[in-house]
Amino acid sequence: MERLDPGFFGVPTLVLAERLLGKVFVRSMGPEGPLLKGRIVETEAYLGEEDEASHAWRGQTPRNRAMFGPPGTLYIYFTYGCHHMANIVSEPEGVPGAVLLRALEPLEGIGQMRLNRGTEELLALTSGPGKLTRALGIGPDLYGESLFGSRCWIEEAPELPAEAIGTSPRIGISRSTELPWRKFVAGSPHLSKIHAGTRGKKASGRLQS
DNA sequence: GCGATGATGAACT
DNA sequence: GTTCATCATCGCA
Repeated sequence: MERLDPGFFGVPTLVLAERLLGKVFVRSMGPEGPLLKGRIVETEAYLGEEDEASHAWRGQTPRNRAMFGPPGTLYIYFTYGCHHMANIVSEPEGVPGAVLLRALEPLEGIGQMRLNRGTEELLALTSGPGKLTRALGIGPDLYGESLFGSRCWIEEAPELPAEAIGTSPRIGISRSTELPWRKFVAGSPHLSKIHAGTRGKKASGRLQS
């Protein structure tokens, strides 16, 4: 599979949020380490202006400076005392904007992801923004990391048909909650908001009896 | 099965 | 001191 180039990312944030769906996020744990891959099934757009939920809403700060950087870099931040979030910077350099990765479908390196997460449940490995960063070993050291280097990148995948893409308000925010800027692959069992319905059948084999 | 709540750290006012 | 773009666990049904 071919890696996506900078031109793919330097577009309006809402466009990028949709274009990323179906693409494959790849995390390399080093020359000797495993390759961790996941298909992007859920994203959220965070713009600079006119978006009170965005970290860049009030202008640039030391924390959010990556959102103003070149498209195709990672904006990582720590929140709620225990979770890292992974965002992909969009827009031309100098214009703030980023797409939050909310959920992946594990494809490769699943054994390592289970170790990182401390659970066997496949549907719980990367079905949430805090979960996927732990599963892929994404931390502060990747702040500002380019997606065109050797530690992480995104691989091309066939474009999704428009009818496969769902839209809804964003999750877990308290401002600008009416904006429908969450995008997801409709019907995927790996989405983050499956708190309704069969939330994993507690499989017969629980880890560590 | 379900909703409520505590954990826990850093940026920002 | 307050606010979080969250998760896992606890208590109750």
